Amino acid sequence: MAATRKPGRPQGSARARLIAAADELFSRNGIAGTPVDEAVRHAGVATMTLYHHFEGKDALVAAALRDRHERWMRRWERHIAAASTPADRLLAIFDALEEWAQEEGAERGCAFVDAAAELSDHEHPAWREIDAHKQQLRARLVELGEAAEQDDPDHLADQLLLLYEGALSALLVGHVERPIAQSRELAAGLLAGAGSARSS
Amino acid sequence: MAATRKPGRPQGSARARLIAAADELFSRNGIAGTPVDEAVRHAGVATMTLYHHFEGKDALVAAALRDRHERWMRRWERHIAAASTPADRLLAIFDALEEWAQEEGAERGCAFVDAAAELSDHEHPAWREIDAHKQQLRARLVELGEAAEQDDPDHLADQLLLLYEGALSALLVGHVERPIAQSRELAAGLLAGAGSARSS
DNA sequence: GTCTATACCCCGATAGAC
DNA sequence: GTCTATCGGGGTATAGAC
Repeated sequence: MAATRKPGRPQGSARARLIAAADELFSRNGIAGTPVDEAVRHAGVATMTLYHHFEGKDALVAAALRDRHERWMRRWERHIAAASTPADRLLAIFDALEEWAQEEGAERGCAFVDAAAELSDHEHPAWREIDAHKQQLRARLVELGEAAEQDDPDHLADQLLLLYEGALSALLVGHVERPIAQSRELAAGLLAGAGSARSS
Repeated sequence: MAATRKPGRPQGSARARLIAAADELFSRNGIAGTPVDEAVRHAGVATMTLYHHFEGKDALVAAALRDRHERWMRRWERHIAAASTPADRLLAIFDALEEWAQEEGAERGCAFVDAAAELSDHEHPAWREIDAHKQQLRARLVELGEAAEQDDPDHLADQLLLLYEGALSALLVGHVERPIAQSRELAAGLLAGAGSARSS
């Protein structure tokens, strides 16, 4: 009886292809700039399949961001694991960024910032993913700061995030050369003079 | 014969009102998220007036960004002039940013980055303004660095830009508290240990 | 130069058969 | 679950009168 199933097509494959297509097109051409039909065609499914798996375009946008978040965290963790010192583990976020830029190209900056820029309505389901993403970046940086026995891990996480976001914005607008390397350099400087940058 | 002119309405007033309305609405609700009709209504003119003064929506977007650029530069120059030391003049960009955030609210981050995020097509006339804006920011920072007799004004300008962009991105996504103050603090640290951050 | 009305196109979402 | 055809809404731009 089970012989009639098509084993070469795992269940959820249409959904996964939709997410992959959406993630690529939304991040390359923008959300408003990408009609759902294009994502549907790119995924090789029918329009109705989209509405079977998602409530609508908004939900697809959110799902694509969530998927991107998970891929990014895996990549980052890989670089954290590959680093040999606590300080290098804190800087691993820039190594992950550099690798990502090499592989996928970074001229569109951060997909989460792009989505935030485009979706002024915070009720949009994508904002849940944007907030979650940035929150988790910060939380992981705080953990790494604590493991590295930094004076003020929260403050350090903020500083690293500012440099991280700065590099991504610079990639988008393209007015700074090698922004990732420069941000990493600045971050390394912070760790070298750890705790001394407090103003008062 | 000139008595029939309406002196209370300077020529270009309709155009100026359109630009002001467009600038506010585009930066608040996004470009794709703002129908031209809304800008037209907000400006209190007729739809056709828009197409008399601009080629279309794209040109209006570019004009609004250019206007915003000019207002920003005036604000920044005011803060540069008010600073008393060369180092403070380099940091004045953060003071201008702080003042701007207080006055206008900064939850939408940088209008130029938002536009860049939304307009993936670099042929869009707005990209001319985006490039010009970021280029002029950098050029002015280099000038200030030279006046402050910094070792490597170009490198310093890049670093300040990264911190500036980082603060603006953080304002948009809201995961860092007081991002402007924190970026300023980091920048001040750079100036204190001037030239020493070079890696090799 | 400015107004009203409208043409035209594109997009998100659905109906209904298979 | 998937397909084709289509509906309804909204957005840019224009026609033509004043």
